[in-house]
Amino acid sequence: MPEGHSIRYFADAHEHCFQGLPVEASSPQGRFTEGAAAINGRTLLGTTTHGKHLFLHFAEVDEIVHIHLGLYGWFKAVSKEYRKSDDVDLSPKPSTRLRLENPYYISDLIGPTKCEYITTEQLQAICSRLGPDPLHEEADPEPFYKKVLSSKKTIGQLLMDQSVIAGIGNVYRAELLFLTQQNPMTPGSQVNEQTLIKIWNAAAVLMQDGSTDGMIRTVPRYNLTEEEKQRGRYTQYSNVYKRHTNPCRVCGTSVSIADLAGRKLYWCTECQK
DNA sequence: GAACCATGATTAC
DNA sequence: TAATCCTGGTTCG
Repeated sequence: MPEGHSIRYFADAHEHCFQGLPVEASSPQGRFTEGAAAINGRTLLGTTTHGKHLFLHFAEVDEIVHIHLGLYGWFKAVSKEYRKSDDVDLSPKPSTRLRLENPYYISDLIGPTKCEYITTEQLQAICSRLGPDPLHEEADPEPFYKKVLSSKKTIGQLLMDQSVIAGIGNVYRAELLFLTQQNPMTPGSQVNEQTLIKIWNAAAVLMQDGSTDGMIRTVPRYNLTEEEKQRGRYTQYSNVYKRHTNPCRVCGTSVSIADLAGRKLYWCTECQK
């Protein structure tokens, strides 16, 4: 269930856990055996990300591990030190595509759409197909503005198009459009440029926060209901995503839901005219 | 235990 | 637009 923020979060976690030490790599599931063998015993130099794509770079080899989590891919990481006392079974699940391990940590990759060993040329090819990533501090949003303003597709569709802007998924789409009071059904060419700038800037801030927390947070605390304020701080809240039929947090109108190009779209018809 | 669903994306028709 | 891939949690009977 990952959007761009999760990818950056996992990238950071892998640098924290594995950078600088040789890693033991295996593919318990048997579907990434060759790639795992190629990096086994190598040292993680670092990670890079673009949108929802994660790249692991290892010493002494030119090839790169490319991971895309898809709809339900995920990493499960554990600290062996932390687990030592509680007799936890650390053996991998049969569905583990890639296990990385050193004396201190284990990371298991489960259910990714892609986990492959690629050349730098292939990496370039992947990135060149993607739009700018709001999580890259040096990113130039201009291509994003241009593509939206020259398209007759709806802004709701365009935000999900990775070649237009990279890293946005169904949750951030809904939340960004709500926070900028933008109607999802407006054609790109008719969106106000100031609104586009707001969308980009909000994406940069929210996804940065999300990559730190490991979860999407888009609702200011004062907009939570009293009941929600009582819940733990690690509960996820949204303004409109999956809140259809609930009252809008701002105006009280019932949040709408619709199907847009095969994905569920949530929005407030009053706040997003 | 089956059926369904999900923060994704590609491929084929 | 539909079928397909990947997994696991929840819901249904």
